[in-house]
Amino acid sequence: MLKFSKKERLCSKIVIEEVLANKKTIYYQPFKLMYLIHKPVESISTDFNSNIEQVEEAWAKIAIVVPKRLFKRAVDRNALKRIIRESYRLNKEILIEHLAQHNCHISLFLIYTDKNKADFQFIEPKIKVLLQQLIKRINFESNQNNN
RNA sequence: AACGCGGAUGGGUUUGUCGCUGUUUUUACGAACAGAGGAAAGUCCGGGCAUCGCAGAGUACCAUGCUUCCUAACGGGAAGGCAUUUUGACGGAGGACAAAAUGACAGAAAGUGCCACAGAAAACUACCGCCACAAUUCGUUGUGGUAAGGGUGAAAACGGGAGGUAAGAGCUCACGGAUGCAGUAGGCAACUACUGUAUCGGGUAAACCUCAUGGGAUGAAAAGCCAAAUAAACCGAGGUUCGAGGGUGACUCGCCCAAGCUCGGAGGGUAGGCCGAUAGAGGUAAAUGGCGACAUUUGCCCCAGAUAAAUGACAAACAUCCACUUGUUGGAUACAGAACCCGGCUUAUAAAUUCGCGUUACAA
Repeated sequence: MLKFSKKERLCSKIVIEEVLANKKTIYYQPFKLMYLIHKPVESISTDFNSNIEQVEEAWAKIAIVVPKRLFKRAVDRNALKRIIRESYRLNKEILIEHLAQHNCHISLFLIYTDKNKADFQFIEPKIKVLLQQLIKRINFESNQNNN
């Protein structure tokens, strides 16, 4: 599944504020990744409507940000966002499989922090590494919760 | 021909794999079709649309400023007038003609202010000079007159000539120039030409100001609809007292109004969703009218609609240009991304094409 539909985007202002307030962050080269792991769904709630919503919910939701402060022109920002989104789309499968194993949802807030422009050949390997680091963190935190 | 400067046109094409947004279709998987710009930008003007207010008057504030026309409207555009500059051709020169570019292009004769440096003085001006008178130690000194001459400056009291005078001065005269007013002729008008008459007042209004004309505020995060949560905050009618306070988004005058109470109504509204919101002052072709901006008629076309915000990524081929080590070579392909919608303005823009100007070289 290499799709990337709207369900996988982080749109809600409230959730974004929660992610920013959570302050769990991974720094890696040109990126700053903030994330919030939602607790795994254990019991099926009695409310039928909310249950359906949770089933349809995507495992990972992401918001990609390129600050206006670093890139003044809208064309540059759009181009970078597209490249980053494409890299994420092609490599997110590992992450989603992992999340499905652990039965938890995650919200991601990815910020590009470099002043220089970059192309696909530069971005893609960085995203791969970043996702591997994220998976390690998820393992660590879920173990802590179990203990 | 090359280079430079300034304008106009222009804004690469195709295939494959994996995706994104919308519409249509399908039970579903999926499929088909469409998917950034000339500036989408700056947010500088003008509208549409919507809400609030609507009781007005005056002042203030802001904008505009040759004329006529175009337009939904404009501070935009078209045509014209005038001024300045440049170029060309005519001429001994004055001059006047043509073309192009530029112009916040109403008023400086209502008032106030300002005019660097230099200069005596930047607007009730006398430094040198010239002239008269007085004094004199005969070197000059003082008082007054004088804008013809010198010097300064971007600019020095209309120009140079004659008369005149103590010396001079539009003081007078002829010629010429400028400005106001009146008339005649042409033009819709700005204005132009001529005649008469009065005057000779330096510049600056992108200094205050004066005059004329126009201007309600807000802005899609507006407004409307549905509606978990939450709260009793809401609306309509009646009605008493007070005139404190509030509203009429600057001020003054003027005008209007509350709460408690009674009766009636069942809504209000956050997250979220829908709508606004994409068929329009729309494109395009032809004909007709007009110098033109543009208008009218007819035919054809439907051409993004996202919302933490789609329109992409990768691979390859071609096209155009540049470089050299000339080949299965290496580079380059601008400015820039819709956010309610239109009309403008301004700014950015590679290659290529094209127009104008300048420089250089060659030929005749």
